[in-house]
Amino acid sequence: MKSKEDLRLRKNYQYQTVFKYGTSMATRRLVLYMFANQENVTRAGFVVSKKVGNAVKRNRVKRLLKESYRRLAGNIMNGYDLVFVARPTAANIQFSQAVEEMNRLLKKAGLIPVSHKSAKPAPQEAGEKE
RNA sequence: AAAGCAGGUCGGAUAGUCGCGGGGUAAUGCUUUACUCCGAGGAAAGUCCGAGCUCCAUAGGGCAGGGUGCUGGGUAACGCCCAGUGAGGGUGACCUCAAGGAAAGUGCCACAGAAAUUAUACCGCAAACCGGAGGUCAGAUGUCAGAGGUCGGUUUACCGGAACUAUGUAGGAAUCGCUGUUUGGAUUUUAUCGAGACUGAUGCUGACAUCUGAUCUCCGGUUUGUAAGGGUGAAAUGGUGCGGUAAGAGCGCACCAGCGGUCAGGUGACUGGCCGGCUAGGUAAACCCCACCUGGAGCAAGACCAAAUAGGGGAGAGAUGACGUUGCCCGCCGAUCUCCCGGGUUAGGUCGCUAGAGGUGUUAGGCAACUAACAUCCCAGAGAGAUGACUAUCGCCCCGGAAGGGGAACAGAACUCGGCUUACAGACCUGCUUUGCAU
Repeated sequence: MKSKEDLRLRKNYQYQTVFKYGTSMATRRLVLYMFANQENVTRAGFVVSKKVGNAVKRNRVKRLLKESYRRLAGNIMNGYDLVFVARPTAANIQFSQAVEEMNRLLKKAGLIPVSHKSAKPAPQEAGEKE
């Protein structure tokens, strides 16, 4: 579907727009850039710089971020372009840590409603605990 | 069994759930859905070589530049691989080598060292001469002391003498002291005397002084010979031994190394034998010489399509236009319009893009690298860039008594191959070596 394609930022100009005009906030391992895209969908992109490590480590961090985003995507409000940037401290992050940290970051940004939070992440948290 | 050498293989497994990229089939219909299949490595890495492929350039040849450098083979090609040769290392299995030419020329050889290439002589060694000092030996003379011989006195003792104690003295000693002539002749004495070839005892010891000579040592100097030896140095003008020499030296000889020639073996690098002359420093990852190879850029190469935009060329049409003309036709110019062509740009798309100098197996050839034939298999193809997450069980390692807990390297395809290099927890297999133990 078109909606699936639109979930990802694909082009360099899209990233440049978010970086240039968007607002940012950060946690210890992640940085989030967000930009209201005037559309009805929310798209995400992921950036892992060379400071994080070699190609293997960067690949792993990016995949973990993508998987985390996939878990959380249903709760996120529409209408934003998001760019998650991994900081060098994220080099050896675990998957459960990635999910938790991204969740905190999105709540901090106000993209996840507080009411929804208790409803949907519940199974994921249960899974993490197990 | 331990230590080691060489080569090779692997790089957790299985199941389930959710998710991602691609191919195929079907449906829907031009974008999705369903099913199914596939989906990182031995180095995918570094991008160091060599190729394919693409575009550009290019008649041929040469120069310059770059690369390679023992031999033979393999290969599409290579700076790679295999088999050898040589040199070096290791007890050994085995390992390492940028391994053409220094007798074409030029350059360099720091420091140290006497000296680093037209070397030459600092020390040393040796010869000759000169000067000085010292030792030893011998001789001569003198003095002194002792000892001894001899002679005399003499009972041994003892006393005394002598140019005594040596270029043969004392002593002994064959033998000789004659012949002729004259004076008349003979004998004896002189003679415990003289000469005497020859022989020959003791012939000594110590001290001192002077002189002479020889020799040795040391010091200094001059001249000459020498390259054996010499704190050095990466490297010292072949090495070792014997002879030789004043001392030495390929000065001579033997062996070794090196050089040249020749013969034999080998495709060849090279090896072995014989002969010869008798010495030639190192450095070519310094220039250089020789032999061979060599156009450039790279998949963001490059090809095609689409849309938009600025605008070039060509063709046609062409006003109530300008010029020629009094005017018209006509000629020429020409705003504008239509079509065509080539080119450029890009948050577009498609191709290039994965069936290949491919993998596996068998057979044949080859010591091997590798090659050939046959059979069989299809094994990633993205584009902010898929190959992931979670759970369970088993296997491995560590901690722990157990329960249990923790850990698992180096590392991610980007046009494709052949190599090289570098990184890598651990596990396994094969062959071999050395040492120890047992039989």
